[in-house]
Amino acid sequence: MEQSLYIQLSEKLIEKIKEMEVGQLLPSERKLAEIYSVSRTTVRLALDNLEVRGYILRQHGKGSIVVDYHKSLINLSEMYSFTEQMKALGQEPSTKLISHSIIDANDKLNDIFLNSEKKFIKLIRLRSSDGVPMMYEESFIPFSKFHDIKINDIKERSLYDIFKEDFDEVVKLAQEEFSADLVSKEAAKQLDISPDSAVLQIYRTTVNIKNETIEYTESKADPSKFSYRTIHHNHIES
Amino acid sequence: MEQSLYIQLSEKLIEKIKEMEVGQLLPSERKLAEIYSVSRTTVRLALDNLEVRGYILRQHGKGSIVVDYHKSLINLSEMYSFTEQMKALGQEPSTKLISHSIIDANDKLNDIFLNSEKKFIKLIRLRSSDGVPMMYEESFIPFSKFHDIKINDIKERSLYDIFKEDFDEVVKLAQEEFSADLVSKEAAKQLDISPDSAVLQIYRTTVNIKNETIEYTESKADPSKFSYRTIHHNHIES
DNA sequence: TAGTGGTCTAGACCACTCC
DNA sequence: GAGTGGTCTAGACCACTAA
Repeated sequence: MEQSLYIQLSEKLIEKIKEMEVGQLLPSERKLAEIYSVSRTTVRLALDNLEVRGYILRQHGKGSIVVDYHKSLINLSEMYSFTEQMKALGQEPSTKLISHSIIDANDKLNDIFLNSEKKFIKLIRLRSSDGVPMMYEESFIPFSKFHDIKINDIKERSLYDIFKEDFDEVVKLAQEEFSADLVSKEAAKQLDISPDSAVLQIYRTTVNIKNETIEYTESKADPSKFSYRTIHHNHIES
Repeated sequence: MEQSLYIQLSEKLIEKIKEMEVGQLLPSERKLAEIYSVSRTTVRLALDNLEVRGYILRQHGKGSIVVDYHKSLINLSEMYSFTEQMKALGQEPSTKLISHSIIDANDKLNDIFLNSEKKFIKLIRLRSSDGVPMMYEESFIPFSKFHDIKINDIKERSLYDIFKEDFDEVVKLAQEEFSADLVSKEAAKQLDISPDSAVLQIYRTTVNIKNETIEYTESKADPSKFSYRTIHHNHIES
């Protein structure tokens, strides 16, 4: 399957950006169009992509500036995969599967999955980075779609890799909600923190390209080891 | 100052969307181009805008589907203004200015503002919605830029409105970091919560169109009253 | 197969930055 | 004034959805 030109171009440009200093300018859009033999529209699509992913900032009349947001701890729009996040930070992610079970739908899950599923696979996992426990996660995925999932794989591969490679389920978007809470007893034990600590509470719903919900996860993160960074662009009339 | 066509179009479409049911389809891109007498490119720019703002989802071969993410409690990329957020939710935001002072730069602020400022205005505010305290905020803005700010205005108007209207400083992007912590004594008192509660900790850095940092704010939010929702689109090769 | 969104082209003019 | 990104046009073909 051939990638679109602008995605190919954005990947090429990322390689180039990685060799550049923060603050440097990319060649102008017209130059890039010439260099890569594509139209300026295609160049702009590629640069749009790099901008939302936090690699560059564009400034009217000036150029496209390399920034280092993309190196930031937990990057923006790009990521909702713990595994990918940690790899990007040069750390070694690992996952311990604490338990897995098949459960019936309840009101909460019916709400999230729009009553479309009767049974779910429930996974409780501990996510660590370089051996340090960072997040305690409870995930729910529809049994009907994923009953063939290999439980042993969950320890080795990212859930999104498994979705994509084994089930051809491509993630289109994820919605996340952030809150805070005191840690639960079980999570405190697993995260190895004091039972009266605060944790960052994350609720994530993942949607495939057909707009079906394919995953719901509740995470508790140790705030001293994990925080979440995001960039908001101003899309409104200004 | 005339707005671009695609922004005007996106505003018109938002009005239309608000009268539509969730799940309905907008007219096709080609139809919209015809109806509003613009090119399809312009229509697509407008729809891109609506998509990142969470008003629609587009599906290849199908159409642009109205969704209700934009109604969600605290919306995605669009918002980093408490005032605007609350108004969008139909609630009445209010701000109590607890203290204001002028302080010297310190290591932390130098880091954030890249050593560009010597003095800062420090504002401590309590943000409420319909009279209920929700967030305790400490903000730092460069004295050199904003020394003429009218302190009384801060109670009445959003900081971003003041930036824009009185200082012609338009926000281009904001970077936010989320964490969790136990509440501080002072914040517990102001938020009227138990002193051993957990709070959602938010660190926000705001950048203008010249890529200068114009604000740094640390917020503590009562997680039972305030949570933060965001959407990640998948921009990666898929 | 008809209609939709996704990608791409070639070209134009505007608004901004910097010299 | 020269060069940059921002907006906009008219048109083409591809890939996907649904009947």
